[in-house]
Formats: sequence, structure tokens, C-alpha cells
Amino acid sequence: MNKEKQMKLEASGWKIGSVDEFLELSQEETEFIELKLSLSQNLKERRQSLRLTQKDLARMIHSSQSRVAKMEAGDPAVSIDLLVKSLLALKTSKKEVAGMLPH
Amino acid sequence: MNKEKQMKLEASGWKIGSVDEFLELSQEETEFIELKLSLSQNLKERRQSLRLTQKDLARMIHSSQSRVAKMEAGDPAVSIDLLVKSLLALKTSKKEVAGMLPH
DNA sequence: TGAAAAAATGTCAATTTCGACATATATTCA
DNA sequence: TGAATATATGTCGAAATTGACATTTTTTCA
Repeated sequence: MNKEKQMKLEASGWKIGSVDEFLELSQEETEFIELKLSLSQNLKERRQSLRLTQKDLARMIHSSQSRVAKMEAGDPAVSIDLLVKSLLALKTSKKEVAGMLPH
Repeated sequence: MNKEKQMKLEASGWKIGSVDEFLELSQEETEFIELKLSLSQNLKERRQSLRLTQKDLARMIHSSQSRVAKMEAGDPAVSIDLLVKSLLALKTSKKEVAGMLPH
């Protein structure tokens, strides 16, 4: 993982380590984070292409606008479960989900 | 969803509804549960084919044998996050994960 | 422009999921 | 067989995630 990618992760709030240096993440941790970010980004694109507001989506999954915003921002404190529930609510197909898997 | 499939879900502890009749689940809820069960089953097969014990896998993901058992049993109180972390720990490829998606 | 709508950000109590532990049950194999 | 190993089940306090709410910032568009 290069420095630029680490910067992006940190920018989304993923930094866990010490104050002025990057935490060395294991390969699984990195893959896990990248998967969540990919789902986040795809969810946002999908919602927007369907012309739904965050509030609309929030209603569909019985959640709140702020939580949808955090989901789409790739906030670490949002579970894959909620991301998947959101994608399912938007009738995302298996093929589309498969395309969201990093690598 | 037919009765037999509902029976299987209930057998894994997924029943939420009333005492003597099945709860009518929405399509998204059903798809979500089926996804988790698919990941569970595939995880178990993958671990076994690698000749690892539940305790072995638990160590790899810094968890416990009992939680791995619940994961593989499709216990509702286990997150997709933990399932994904486990699959990543077992070096599951994108293609393999894609093959685990129901439908 | 500027007001309205949408999105982002921060906080919090409630709920869910967590690892850990104890123990019961099942499987393996000498 | 039966002892050793593996798995399943139940419980618990701790930690993480939740929906909701208030507020700020950004975007839209008349």
C-alpha cells in the first residue's frame, strides 16, 4: 500500500495509530477497509443515480439521514451489515455487488 | 420463499415473529439472511478444507472458539463484518467471495 | 444573489455485537 | 470401548454500532 492510498484512508477517519506516523495495517485489515470504502462509494453512486436523497434512503432502511451520510463517507463506525442492507434496499444485484469487491 | 426454506432459517435461530407462525420477512430481510448463511457455510467449508480447527481460526482473527462456532452456525448475533474478516484471514479471493453471493 | 433543500458533522443513550469463559455434546481414533 | 480433541451452547460485562437529534456546511436553482 502506497502513501497516497494511506492518506485517503486516514482522510476518511481510519487512522488508528500514533499521532504523527501511519499505523502499519495488516493485509487483512487493509483489504477489509478497502472493501467497506468500495461499498460506501458504490452505494452513494447508486443512490444518486436513482435520484434519492439521503433522507429517502434512510426511510427505506429505517435509519436516519445522518447515518446514511456517515455510511457514504466511509466512516469506520458503520458496519458492513448496514451497507449491505442499504444496497439490498436499492435492489442491487449479485453481479453488481460482485463488481464492488476490490482487487 | 417456500416453507422448507423458512424452516431452515428458523432452525438457525432466525425466527423473530410470533410463537406458532412464521414471520413474513421482506425481500431485503430474506436476502440479507441468506447472504449471511451463505458466508457462514462457505467459511466453514473453507476452514475445514484448510484443516484448521475453530480454535485455530479464532486465534487468527483474535476471537474465540465459541464465536467461530456461532459464526459457522449462522447465528443471527454475528455480523457480516466478522464473517468477512474471517474469510479474509483465510485468504479468500474476490472471485471466491463473489461466488458466495446468493441468487 | 439568497432561500430552500441536501448533505455533513458531532453527540448521546439504547441496542447489538463482542471476546471470554464455563460447560455440554459430538467426533476422532488408538 | 474411552480418552482426547473438536465443536456447540449459554451467559456475561465490555465495546462497538445504532437511530435520533441538533446544528453547520454545502449545493441547488429560481
